[in-house]
Amino acid sequence: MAPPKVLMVAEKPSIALSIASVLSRGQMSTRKGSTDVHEFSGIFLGTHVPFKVTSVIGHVFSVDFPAKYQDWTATDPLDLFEAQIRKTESNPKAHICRHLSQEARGCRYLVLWLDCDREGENICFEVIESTGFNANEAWNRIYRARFSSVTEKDILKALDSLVEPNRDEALAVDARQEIDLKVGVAFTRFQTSYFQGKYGNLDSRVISYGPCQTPTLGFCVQRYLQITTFKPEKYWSLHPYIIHNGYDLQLEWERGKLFDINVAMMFQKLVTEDGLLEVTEISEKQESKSRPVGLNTVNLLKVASSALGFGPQMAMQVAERLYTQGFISYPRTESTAYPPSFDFSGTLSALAKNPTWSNYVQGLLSDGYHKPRSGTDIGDHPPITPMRSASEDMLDTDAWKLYQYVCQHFIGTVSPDCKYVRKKVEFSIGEESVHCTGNHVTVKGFTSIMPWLAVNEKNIPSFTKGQKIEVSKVELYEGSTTPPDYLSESELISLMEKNGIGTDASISVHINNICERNYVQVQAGRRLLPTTLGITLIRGYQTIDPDLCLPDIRSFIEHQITLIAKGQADHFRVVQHVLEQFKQKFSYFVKKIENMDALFEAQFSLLTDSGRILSKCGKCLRYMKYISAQPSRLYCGTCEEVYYLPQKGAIKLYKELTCPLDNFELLICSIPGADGKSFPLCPYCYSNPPFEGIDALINTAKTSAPGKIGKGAGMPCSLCPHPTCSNSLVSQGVCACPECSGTLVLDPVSAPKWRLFCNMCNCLVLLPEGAHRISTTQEQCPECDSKIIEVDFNKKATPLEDGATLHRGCILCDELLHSLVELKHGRFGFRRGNSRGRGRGAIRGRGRGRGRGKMIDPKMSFRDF
DNA sequence: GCAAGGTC
Repeated sequence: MAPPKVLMVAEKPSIALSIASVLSRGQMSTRKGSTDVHEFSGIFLGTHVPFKVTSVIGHVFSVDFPAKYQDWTATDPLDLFEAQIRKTESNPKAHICRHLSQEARGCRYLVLWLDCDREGENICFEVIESTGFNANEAWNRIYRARFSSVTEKDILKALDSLVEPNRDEALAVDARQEIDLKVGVAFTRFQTSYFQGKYGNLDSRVISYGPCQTPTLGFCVQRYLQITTFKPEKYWSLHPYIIHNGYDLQLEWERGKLFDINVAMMFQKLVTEDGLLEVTEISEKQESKSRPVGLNTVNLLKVASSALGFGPQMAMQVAERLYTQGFISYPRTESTAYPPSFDFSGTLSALAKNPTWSNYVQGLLSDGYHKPRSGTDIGDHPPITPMRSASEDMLDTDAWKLYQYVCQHFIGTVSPDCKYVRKKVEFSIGEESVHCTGNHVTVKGFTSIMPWLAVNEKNIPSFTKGQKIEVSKVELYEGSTTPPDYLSESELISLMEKNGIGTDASISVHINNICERNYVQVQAGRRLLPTTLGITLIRGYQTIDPDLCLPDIRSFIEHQITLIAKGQADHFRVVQHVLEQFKQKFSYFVKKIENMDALFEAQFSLLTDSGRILSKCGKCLRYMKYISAQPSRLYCGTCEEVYYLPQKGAIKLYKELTCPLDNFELLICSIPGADGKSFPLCPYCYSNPPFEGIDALINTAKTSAPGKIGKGAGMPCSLCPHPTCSNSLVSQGVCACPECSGTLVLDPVSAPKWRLFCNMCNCLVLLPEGAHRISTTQEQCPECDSKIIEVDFNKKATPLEDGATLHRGCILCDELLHSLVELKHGRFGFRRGNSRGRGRGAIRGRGRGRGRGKMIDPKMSFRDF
């Protein structure tokens, strides 16, 4: 009998590679798949077996609502709390599920090497489901490897002590997913529909709510409110000065600040009248500034924001790239403690080659590097460290800056602490105490490599106890308390970490979210200034239910699901209980929304008052208003209906033409620039595609501006299969796109730089320039079935003989026209004689279909199938 | 068009 096969699955390709390399001692063969599969043979449970190691790419599935809940207008958000939810593949294109099921075929055992945290435990069960291992009957064939680091020792140890996956931890994650989805989506849909349907200048496509993003915004607004409500207070302080041994020194008053000028003046009088300082105490103290612990994600993000000026999103992108290129270790970690097996001298030796810090590192290597401080080990990944040496010219500017920091930080962790002597001299004068301090650095230690953390050297003259010195001046300093500055990104990251908002991997996403939704703006120095919208939202929650924007909302959820993870509470009952509470909060919020609305009313203008008159509604035949603020849309005041438009490009009335289907006046959307194009659209059809089956087509089309709003993307006339309308695909389409399954359509207002654009992709075809008019005809080319076009050349520049201007032909088969067209965004030439060039090649023309009186798929009308 | 969590 053939030996049983073993399939092993890791959370990401890099871990699969590490595990396979260790277990096979480098003797493996690797083949491509959705993710790489490493194969080798080895010993499993005492038997010689073939191994396969592969990986997923994070979560295989994510949760969503079934299709019937997807239509915003047809669903009451309250019903979402009771809705069934379904799991769908997170990344359908990667086909991870299929990959796992294929690789599992014929395998006797499944070993789960997912990251050892709650999410990893949850992914274990996603993997089990995908592989088709029956969790009930095959339980003795499924094993969980628990490893504390990706090192040979830990991997071998894990394989030797396999356990069962922990269903409770996985269920806790299921619970979080369901709660986050239902709460987030219910509130988001409700408040978006309510406010977006009422105000015209909200400047955000969606007014989102989430248990992480909203408290994140809350922190920014809280600081903003602290600043705006700040009442400055005057204070006074004594600044005595002395001139001693050539130093002009300002001494510190023990009382610091006083808020009563009369009291301060009384002390000034006492001190001035005395006039003589007596040295009462001289002390020296050894001080130490600790070297850093290992670098984790949160600290990397904070430094990136405050010192390098990189936002968290960008910092993570750069770090990710450095990681995939092998320059640094995995950048998403909470741990600051190095694993016991960490190869410090190896890492240092590699860094010693780099001239940027080679002298310092060589010094460390020859004098003996220091053992790093212990830090904390969360058991996820080791701290972020350099993995191989890079020089400045190997990386782009940003990557180099970040890499340099990672290296400096690493070197800092194995450097000596900084040591300095703090000298304090105390004086008395008029029964008041004053002092001065100086610092003298004795060991620079890690501050040599991280100079921005250096202790400032401050010299003071020498004194002797009992010495008397004349005061040279006693200044009564008048100051004023000042408000704090706007919240810096780095402070926000600290607050999020402290309050358990987000994770190392998601903190940057939440911050990015509140920026993109236009709730905050990043100011100079990476400080976060809330926008009117952000402030109004948070103030609204504060008036209705402050819990909604407090960080406790996240800790509450975390606490509840931890009960599941520990097996102390039943998954179903916890979810029911938590959802019931949120449902009540939601109902109360809906009931009291007018309190929030009162704040919106004061800040934003009503839809009825905003926008400008643009085009006629096909239903009531009155003019509608165009609201150009995001999301751009038309508003019919009579029908009280909103029609969303493409979100890019300029919108204008199109020749007062109307749509034959619904009488709405047509608009034209123009994307500017050399690669730009213009296309007509009917505002009604755009959101309500009139022909069945067109939705799928729209979703595959990269229409120049898919207004991803309303029901899916929009349908411009260039996708409309109307058989006779002069703006439809049928009338304006010329030939098949050479690059995709779309159709090249005439841009009707592109004169004098006439062009065709593909209605599905970005392909552009430039037509003869300078023509008076170019239009499509109803004829088709007998050779290739493309639409015959008519060109009216400019008299002065006509290429035709005898100064003729009018010419009809096929852009593929007509010698003259073909020589004048140019494919702009193409990988393939538009050449004749090329096998793709004509007839039945890739650029096939229009075939059967038009005018047959039946509704046809517009793709069919231009292609022979 | 919605959340938050993995990861690319």
